Formats: sequence, C-alpha cells, structure tokens
Amino acid sequence: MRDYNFSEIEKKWQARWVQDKTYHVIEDPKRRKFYILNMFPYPSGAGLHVGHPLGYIASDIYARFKRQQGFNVLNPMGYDSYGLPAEQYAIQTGQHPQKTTFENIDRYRSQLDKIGFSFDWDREVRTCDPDYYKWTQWAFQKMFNSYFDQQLQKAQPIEKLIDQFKSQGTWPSDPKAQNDLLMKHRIAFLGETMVNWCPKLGTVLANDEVVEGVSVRGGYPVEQKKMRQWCLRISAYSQRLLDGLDTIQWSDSIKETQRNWIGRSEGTEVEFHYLSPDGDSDGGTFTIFTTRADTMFGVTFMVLAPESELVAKLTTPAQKAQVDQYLAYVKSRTERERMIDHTVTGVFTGSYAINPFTGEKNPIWISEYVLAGYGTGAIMAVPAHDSRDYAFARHFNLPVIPLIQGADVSTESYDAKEGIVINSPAQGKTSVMYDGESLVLNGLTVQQAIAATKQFVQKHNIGRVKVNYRLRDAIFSRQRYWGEPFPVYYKNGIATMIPAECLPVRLPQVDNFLPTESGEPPLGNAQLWAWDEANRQIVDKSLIDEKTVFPIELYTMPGFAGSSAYYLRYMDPHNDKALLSRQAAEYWQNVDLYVGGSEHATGHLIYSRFWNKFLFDLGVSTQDEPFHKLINQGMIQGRSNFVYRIKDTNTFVSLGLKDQYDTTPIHVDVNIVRNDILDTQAFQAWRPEYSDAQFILEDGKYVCGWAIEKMSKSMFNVVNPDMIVERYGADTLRLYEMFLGPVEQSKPWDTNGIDGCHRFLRKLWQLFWDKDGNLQVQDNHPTAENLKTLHKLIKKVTADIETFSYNTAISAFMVATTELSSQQCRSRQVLEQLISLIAPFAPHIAEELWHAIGNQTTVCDAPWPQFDEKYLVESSIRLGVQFNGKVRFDMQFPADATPQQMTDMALSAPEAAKYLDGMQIVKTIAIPKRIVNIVVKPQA
RNA sequence: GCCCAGAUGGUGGAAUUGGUAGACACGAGGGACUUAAAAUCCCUUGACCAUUGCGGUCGUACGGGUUCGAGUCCCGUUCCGGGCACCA
Repeated sequence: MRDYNFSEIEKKWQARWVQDKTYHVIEDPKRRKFYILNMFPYPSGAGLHVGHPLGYIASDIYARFKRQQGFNVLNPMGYDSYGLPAEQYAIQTGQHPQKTTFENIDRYRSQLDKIGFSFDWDREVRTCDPDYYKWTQWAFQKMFNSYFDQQLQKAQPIEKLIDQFKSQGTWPSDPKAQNDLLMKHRIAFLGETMVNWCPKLGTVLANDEVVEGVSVRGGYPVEQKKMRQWCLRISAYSQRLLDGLDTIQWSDSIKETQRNWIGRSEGTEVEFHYLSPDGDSDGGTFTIFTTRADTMFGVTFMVLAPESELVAKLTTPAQKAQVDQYLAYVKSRTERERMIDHTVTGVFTGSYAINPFTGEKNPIWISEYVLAGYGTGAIMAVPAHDSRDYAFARHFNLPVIPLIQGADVSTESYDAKEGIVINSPAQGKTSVMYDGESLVLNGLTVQQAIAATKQFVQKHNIGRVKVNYRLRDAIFSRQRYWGEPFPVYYKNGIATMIPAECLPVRLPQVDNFLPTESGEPPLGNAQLWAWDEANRQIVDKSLIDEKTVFPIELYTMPGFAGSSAYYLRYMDPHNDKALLSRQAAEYWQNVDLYVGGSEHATGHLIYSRFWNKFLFDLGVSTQDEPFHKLINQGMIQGRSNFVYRIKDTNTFVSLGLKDQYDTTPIHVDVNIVRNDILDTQAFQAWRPEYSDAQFILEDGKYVCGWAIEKMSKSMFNVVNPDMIVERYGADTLRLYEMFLGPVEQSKPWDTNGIDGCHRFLRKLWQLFWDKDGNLQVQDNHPTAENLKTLHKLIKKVTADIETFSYNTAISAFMVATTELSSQQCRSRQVLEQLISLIAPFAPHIAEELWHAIGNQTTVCDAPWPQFDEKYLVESSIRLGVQFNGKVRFDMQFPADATPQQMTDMALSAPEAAKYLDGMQIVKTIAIPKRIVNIVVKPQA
C-alpha cells in the first residue's frame, strides 16, 4: 500500500508549475479564447480565511475545464490595493500605507499559492502601481474631454460640442464662461453638489457607500453638504445601463437590483403658471414631473422641495418669516433623521399655481418629503391617489378629490393604478379649452387616461413626455491620501489637465496622512505638489506663482476608480503605450465568466459597466458590456463554538448538562474543537486563565454549543485555509469548499464534513496501487461495466461543471470511484480518463497520478473526455396516456388493471413496437394507475 | 410598504425540470480488526406500524387547486434571507 502523501505531492507540483510556467497564457489566434475573472481582492491585514477562496476555487475549476476542452483560457489575478483600511492603519501607526499594503499582498499571495490555482501571475495588476493607475488617470482625462451625445447615445469629443455652440452662436468669449458651460456637459466634471459628507472619515462618500444614513465602512454618521467635487456623469448612461442588462447572463436578483438603482420612470412634465406674489397677475411658470398624468383633476395643492430654487421666488413677504423658520428646521436635520422620521412637516409659501386643466388656484407648499434631486424638485399633489400627498393633506387639512370609481379615500389614499376615471372634470365643471379642445377623462381606465393626457399635453404645449432616472452622477473625489491622484492642476481657478504624455502623476510623499490644519485634504501636506506648466514637471509648491506654476488637485480618486477597468488591463498588462493594444482587445473581447460577491451590485458592477461603455464609445473596449456571465458566490459564514462556564467558577459544563447549572456561554476557538467535541487539553493551553479549568463531561466528552455568525477574529471562528491545507491538503480543501453546497449560496463553514472528501481522495489514490505499493494499471480492454461507470461520470461531470453544480459532480466522483473499485478496474484507458475528469477539482493528485501512469505532459492539457451514449446501454421509455403535453402514444388501461396486466398490455400494443424493436427489456415498473416505465437496452 | 429569491431527515444538501423523494457526505447507533487507541472495513439510519420473511401507512413550511401522477405548476397563508425605500 502506497500512502497518499498529499503534502509532498502538492509541494512538488506547485513548484513544477511555477518552473514550467504552466499557467502562462499568450494570445493565440488559432485557439478560441475564454476569459475568466474573479473580483480582485482588497488585501486586508487579516489575511485570507476559508471564505475568500470559494469563488477562486469555483472559477479555477471552470478555467481548468475550459483549458482541457481546448480553449485558450485567461485566468488572471491582482489586487485592489488602494483603500481606507491601509490609510487608517497608517494614521494610527505612522507606517506608510504602501508598506502595509505590500506586506498584506505578500501574505495573500503565499496563502493563494498553497491552493493550487491556475492564475497567470505574469499578468498581475495592482491598482496602486503607477504603471497601472496611469491608465486610470488617462481614462479620467478622456472623460473630462468628452460629453454624452443624447442623439447618438454615446460619448463624443468635447470639441464637437464646442463646434456646435459656435455654429449656434452660443459659444461665450469669456474663458471662465466657456469653462462653466463645458462643465455642464463633460462626462468627468466639477460639480457643486450635495454630497454625503462623513465628518468622522473626513471625506465624501458615494451613494452606495452609505446605508441608512451611516457609512458602510465604520458606520459613522453621514450628513448632506454642498461641496465642489469631481463627478462622473454616469446618469447620462442610464438608458444604456438599463438596456444592457437584457444582453448579459446575470442573476435576476442582481439585474433587478440594478434596475431599481437606475430607477427608470416614465412620466409627464407639466407646466404650471403661478400667480405673482403681489396679486393676481401671471408670475411665470414652473414644471412638475408626474407618473400619474391621469390625476390632473385631483390636484389640490403643489409642493416644492425645501432646496428648490423656486422657494425664494414663490415665497410671499407675509409668509417669509415662517418659510425661513421651516428651512432652518430642515437644514438642522441630518440625513439619518430624515430617513427614519417621516412625520409630516411643511409650510405654505403664500403663492398659488393655476391648474392648466381645471383653471383653479392651488396653494403652493414646501415640504421635505419632496426631494430636490429628483424630477424637477416640485410636484403636483393628488392626495386621493398618493399616500404621501394624502398624509400631508390630512395633516394640513387640505381637500381630497377622489378620481377613481369606487375608491374609498376616507381613511387612506387609493394608490393602485387601476380602475375607471371619474371627476375629470368633476360634474358641473368644465375643462380648460386649448385651441377648441378640452381634456375629458371620465370613463377611461387609468392607463388610457395617462395616455390621453400625455397626448393632450404634448399637442397643446402644456408639457412633454419625460423619462426620469433615479441614478445619480457618481461623486468621484475623496479627501484621502491613499488613492489615485488627479492629473489636474488649477490655472486661475480653472481645472486644467496635465498633458497626457506626462502621466502618470505619481502620488506624492507626505509626512502626515491627516488633513492639514487649514482643513485641506492630506495631499495638502505634500511639499512637491505644484505643476510647472512650461517645463512640464511637478515642482515644489513654494514656487507657485499662478503664472507658470500652479497648484495641483488635492483630492484623490475613490476606490472604484481603479477597479472599474482592471479587467481590460489584464489583457495587456505591461503595455506602456496604451491601456491595452488593439490586438489584445480584439482577441480577448470581454470577460466570459465573472465571479464575485453580490454585495457589489450597486457599486463596482455599475461603475464598471459605465466605465466600459465609455471606453467602448472611445473604441478602446470592443464590447458594450464588460462581463458576459456573472456568478455570485455566496458568503461563507462562521460557525462559532461555545463552552459553558458555571458562574463564578472555572468549571465548564458540557452542552447537554448545562441547563442544570447557571452558566455563561463563552466563545471558544473553533480550531481546538473537532466535531463539536472540545480538546480539553488544548483548551487549558489556549489561555492562561483556563490553565486550571475543570470540566463536567458527558460520556467522557465535552460537547460544545454552536451558532452561525459572521466569520471574525473576535468570535474565534475564523478558519484559516493554510491550516486546512496543512492538515488535509489543498485538493481536499478545494473539493470540500465545493462540496459544501451550491457556489451561489451563502452557507456556514463547518470543518466537520471535510473527512468525507479526504477519504474520497484516498480511495481514488488506492485505486492505482496494489498492496505492495506497485502501480496496478494494465493495458487490457475495459469491461462494459467499467465503461458504463466512466461514461455516466463523463456525462454528469461535464453537465455539472457547465451549470456550476460542483457539489453534485463531486458526489458523482465518489460513486464512480466506489464502483470502479468494486469492479476491480485496472484499465489504463478508463483510469486515464478518470484522472482527466478530476483534474480541474483536484489538480495536484491528478498530476501525480497522470505522471505515475506514464504521461509526460501536464494534466492541465489532458483532453476532456468525450461522452459516448452507446456505453449507457439502458434507456427508459414510458408507455401510457398523454403526459406532460407530449404524447408517446395514447393508451387506455382499465381502471382496475393490475400493474402486471398494464405492463403486458403496454408491451403488446402495436405503438410500442418502435420503442421495443431491437431492445431487450431490463425491467418494467408499473406506477399505480396508468403509467408503465419500461427500461430497455439494446440486444447484445 | 414595494421588488427579488427561498423553505426537503439530527446536519450540509440531491432529485434527469411533472414520473419510484431523501443521491452523496457528515453526524449517530451496531459490528469486525486491535492488548488499547487512532486509522480502516461492514451493517442500520425520514417517521410510525409490522417485524417469522414479505410488507403497510404517513411524509418535501401550512391550506386549497390542476393532473393518471406535484418537492416541482397555479391560488392563498406563514416564516427566513437579500435589495429598494418620502423617487411623485
């Protein structure tokens, strides 16, 4: 018997793969490409736990499978290495973030290397590497110099827009005015916007970085603040981002989340005239947005957002004091308060608007329930059919006019968009005439009424059909140190691009990572941070004269800047002339399979799609969508163990007996617990205070309690992959992580079941050796039984890999190995194909066995076995009445027929002949009532 | 509140997509080997009844429905998870 010495085998082959550059990939026009990508990790100080490699293993299996099928597979890895944790660690310890980041990367790398991935490390990228972020800066400058053409629905050079302005005669002569005008169109632009300001972190945050009014990272309160920031006009791409979802294979839930985030809403903009504050004359118009154009006759008041520019215009002198008081109140409220507390507040402006359909005067109010950032910041209120308007109307005692037949609005609004319209116009009243026409909606359904109103509004120029999107422009600057610097300097206050030939603009050294005393971002501490325009170089900032030497931007880019186009860089990572060559772009196209967590649904996965669409418009990317198929691996939760200490003692009682005592549960390190049985000696050695611990056992064992919690150091439930590799081997780890359940499902880590996978690998190993440790593989013909087992396996495993059902594929391996073992299979032909099949899952043992049976090449290139139906001799046919909409053939059985009688009848039926011709009946199963399954196989 | 996904043994999970529910693995129980332990191997393992052999009844969160046949399809209910949330 030869031992399965996994440790030796794995070290040997990992070294050989590095030496032979087995996983190095180059463009090869003769072979079809397949691009597999994992979301690259942020290298945190805690290192990898067993949850991290889950997605990497899943994609590695697929990569190896595709390679064996003959594809030229790109499977790269890198690091998202700019980010807040390294910076905060730097602030605490004074260590440069680059140092800690690089240390963390090294640690990650050594952990990853032990698991046997087929990454091409020659293509590694790091977002904090100047050779990499040069192209992030380059893309930013391209965005600055582009605008989004609504007609063409794509980005165009800004020069084209300038020409348009010139030909229209609207191009201003003043450079400042030119700048202001272009800023309204550039895709990367400086905007004076309301931002999520986090005082504790000292930076602004993007919408996806804020949840329920606090920062995702750290959980600190976030407030709204108006600031000048770099922004990306991602909202311009709303429709394309929405349409693109229909062309890609992502899960419905992620697509739905993105659709929600984009928030397309089709509606109508309607112009309302308002009366001038001094009297009854026409004061002008303002526009509202509504999705309920059918409810024009139910408007009883108007509401403005407190931040709306109309507020100042429409407030009457008499109401000014009250309005100011209300605005002060609104300003005092934090984002969080506004989000949680929905009490009705508001104030009357004193002005009135004229309803364009009824001609009636509606009071104009101000309330914080109307948002400045959506639509026009002003609404028409229809309390009968909108619950928010309803609450407002009831609170301030405003009228409610129902517009739908049968709707009872005495206690709540009727919000459903269905029913027959009434009161439009109300009985005895008339609708305002436009060119001899007036709008009458009575008797129509809601949907018909919306369509009719839209048409009327357009025809008579009262408003227009409008599509609104909830998606906001991305705020693109951060007041941090550890990020990409902007390649921008300020010349007389105007943002100017540092010439592209001078990129990258390298992150300067600072001696302090905190904001400056004057409140500037950390880059304000950099001494060498000014742009000498004439000499085209970075110089000391004391030389700033605003004539030839100018200050450089102090903001840095956010985390998503570097992660938005990294998949393109992997295609051509060392190119210093371009982000990537045309040739590489055309060969690798886009990512065929992307694997990563669903928590990036509204962050990275939207930003990347936007960024790629922009690069596609430029002709840099060849595909409109970056990631064709997306698999979201589930999170691995921790499984914590507990011991129960009897109060005020150092005695611990086993789980089954704990109710007899007054105990406190204490987290215990899961690494000293096996199958929920505590290693009591290891426990005593774990911490000094437990060295004299006493135990009350049950059946001689100490049984621990358990709970599913987040994997974290403080709960002592972190399982380190290195430990598993050491104890069971990388192949067992790979197999077990996949065996745990479907890749896409979140599940707790539980080391308990791992023995099963390890036992399987040993059984597989033993298939090849006899008692004396000699190879027992022979070149004789396989038996029909052997071939049947093999081809059943080929069929199952191939189908399972394609659908990422790795857990069932592994089950199939277990069954097949048991079968081959009991069949005494020695056939080289069968065993060789078995190795090929297992190679993606357990590459080390496969490589060892592959060479042991006499192969010289790497198992990574072993051809994927071809399934042949003819070896699966049994097939099943069913005879009976119509089922599942398909007719095999119709046959009536008497209600009281016994299964035997039904079987006989079915077999003797003339229609059965074509199924039975040349077949031998293996068995018949009569399912009660009318169905007979007949298993047949071809006659020998 | 709205949208999405789900609920199967003691546990993780299978089920050819409407055709013998519980594959595979863990755990548990029993046995073999062993001075002993570990490792390994064999048997049992959804529940209940019958066990002298066969076997029988009930079972996929709950209540209905469609069907010869439902874990799977339809309607309603409960519960858990995820997303959005004053978006007019």
